[in-house]
Amino acid sequence: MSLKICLDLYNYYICVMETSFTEENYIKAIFKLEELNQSKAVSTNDIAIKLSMQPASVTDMIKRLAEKKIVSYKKYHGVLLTLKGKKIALTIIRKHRLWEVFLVKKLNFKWDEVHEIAEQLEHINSNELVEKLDDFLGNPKFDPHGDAIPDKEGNMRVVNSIPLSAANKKQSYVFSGVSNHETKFLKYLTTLNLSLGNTINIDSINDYDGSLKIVINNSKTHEFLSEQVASHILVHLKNGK
Amino acid sequence: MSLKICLDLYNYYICVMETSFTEENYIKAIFKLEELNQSKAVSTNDIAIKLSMQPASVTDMIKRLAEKKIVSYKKYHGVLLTLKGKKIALTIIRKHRLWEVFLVKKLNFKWDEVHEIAEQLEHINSNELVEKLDDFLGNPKFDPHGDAIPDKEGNMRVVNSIPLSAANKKQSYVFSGVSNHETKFLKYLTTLNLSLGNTINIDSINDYDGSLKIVINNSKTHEFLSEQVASHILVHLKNGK
DNA sequence: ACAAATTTTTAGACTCATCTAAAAAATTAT
DNA sequence: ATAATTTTTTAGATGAGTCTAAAAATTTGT
Repeated sequence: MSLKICLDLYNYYICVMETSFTEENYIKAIFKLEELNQSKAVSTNDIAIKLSMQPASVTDMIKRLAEKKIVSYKKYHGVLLTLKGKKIALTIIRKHRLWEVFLVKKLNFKWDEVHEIAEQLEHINSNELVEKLDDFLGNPKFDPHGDAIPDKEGNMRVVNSIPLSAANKKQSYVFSGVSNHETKFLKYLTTLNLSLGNTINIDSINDYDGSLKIVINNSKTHEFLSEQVASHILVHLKNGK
Repeated sequence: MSLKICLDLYNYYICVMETSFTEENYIKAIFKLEELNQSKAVSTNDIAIKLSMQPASVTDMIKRLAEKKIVSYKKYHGVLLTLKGKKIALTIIRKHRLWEVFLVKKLNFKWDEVHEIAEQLEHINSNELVEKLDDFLGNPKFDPHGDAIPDKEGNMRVVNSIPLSAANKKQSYVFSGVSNHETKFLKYLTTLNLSLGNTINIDSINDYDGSLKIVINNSKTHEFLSEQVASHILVHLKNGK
């Protein structure tokens, strides 16, 4: 539904460029896969898996997106978003994360309940709406899961976080994000009484299985975390982000 | 996108009934045309005009909606929403109007700027979202144009308003709604400094063209309204709704 | 380096929502 | 009451987005 108007001054020709709900989902998927891939071309198969679709369908859509100059595509060699494609992706991510803030901060949703609703809201097309929502929320820089919110220009804060599983005993850390957004995982963290911004100290590391004993907010109680869980908890050093 | 789960207890059979964005627009259109028609069957043509579509396309969609028991349809004799159809219509209208309140009250949009955005937001599918939004807004009973907001069950306040063009000189009125939602019209009322809830007294009525001279909020100044404008301004008696 | 396995694309088909043109039914006007 | 007009439906076509099955290209393993 997103509408872009591009003026071709040479032809005095106005091309109204729209991206559908469906296209936007492909763009987002490609953006995320590029991130994982360190900007190497993304395969049709990976997109298909991410979107629970058949590879053949992906090939079709990729052709349409290439036509619209949203991705660059060489047969059998995967796709990369163009600059235009990246900008579209970032506006969708901006909207998604702003809506998540709205749902949690204003409507009192839990951090594990907002993803599906934000998946719908991210496709609402109105620049004024996004900017007014941003102001209403106080121009937040991070969403309820600690993910950075791109600004109007698509700039995002880079946070130097590491997984808690790679942290060491001597330091104090701040819980700043998660690398797993599944409801089950988020709910589990909630039962541990662990929320974004909490201080985490590692009491001990089990050499055998990598599990951790941690102290949250310097309390007197300990929590035990499996390595698997710790690997999805992102932290940064307490002093100096 | 709206999802309804209906349990057929006889068959132990779960049918998941979804209404698409497109279907929802038809349902809304039919609902509004039924209102205008005093619940007489709505013609395919009228729907086509309302939705800027060809009558043939409407016939097709009507058949699909009849299949889903959302409308009752007899060839060549128009359609009526079933109870199920009416319920869907009312939830869409509820969402539309709640979002309009949000946009005006929380995001500071003008009353003439919200319609298009609400047309998109009304299709977001999440009951929890609607109920939390409703609470966040303080369970408003009217939207920014004075239209009643249906409650969860689809009940709406009935307001006994009359067009200002049918009012008389002896009474004090309260401006309670509009019967024209066009941006141009709403902006015009704004330039007159006329907002919902204002007191209106009729100073004089021009017998020839039906135009009015009115006083807003007992101020010392007068405003002139054509009959055409007055006919779209809805009012009720000041004492007793 | 080449055969086997895997990935990607092509080809052809399907559904949804739309269209145009023509046929059928209902309404209206004489 | 029937002819003319209007409305509605049918029939056939189109485009977006998906599918399956088969063909083509690439990658992997020896």
